[in-house]
Amino acid sequence: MTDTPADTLIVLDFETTGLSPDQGDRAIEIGAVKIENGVIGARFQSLMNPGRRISSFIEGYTGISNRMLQDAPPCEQVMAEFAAFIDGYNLLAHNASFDQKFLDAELERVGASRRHPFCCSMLTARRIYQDAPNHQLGTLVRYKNLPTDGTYHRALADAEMTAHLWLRMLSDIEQRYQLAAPSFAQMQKLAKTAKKSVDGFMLRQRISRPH
DNA sequence: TGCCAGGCCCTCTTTAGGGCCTT
Repeated sequence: MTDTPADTLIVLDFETTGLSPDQGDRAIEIGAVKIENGVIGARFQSLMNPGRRISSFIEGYTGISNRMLQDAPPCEQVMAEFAAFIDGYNLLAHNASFDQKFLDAELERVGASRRHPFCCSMLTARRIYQDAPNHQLGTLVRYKNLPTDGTYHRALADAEMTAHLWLRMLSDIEQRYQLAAPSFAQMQKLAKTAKKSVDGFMLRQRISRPH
């Protein structure tokens, strides 16, 4: 599954009650967009009721209120639908370790497990955009002048911005290194390459690439 | 009462510390 083009995958983003499912935190919103051959297509978005009240900090941070969650379907129902949406696709998120642990925790609650490999747009951006002021999603959107409606910290909006960031990084890699259509596996390796070794790594990818 | 994550990555490192990034 990993040896596929990096321009076909699903970008996802969770809003949650806090930072750690190991501390009892739950998902409250999932947003995702499907990228097929470099084109953003199908979208998935849903609030989900975690079965408890969320803090005023999270209400302020996300704009998602306890009132909004009262009428939302339960996490279990949403995650079952989302599992079907992502089936068969590689996954991408900004700071993927965060979304990965919530995805795994919520899927486990519905008796499902994740087989899909993840890539991280934040780790990739740290390699490709070493001169950026920082590597927060919002900063990178402004840094690269990417499309946005000004909504931040909502799942679908963040997933869409991450999708645009990913496509821009693929485009910039193509221009900078003359490496067209890198694979998902190559991008995973890039994300783990030491910053100072990125240029050499990308050159080797170009030379060793099968034609 | 007081505490509250964790993986990644850099450096004045590796027998460690601290900033970044996500909610």
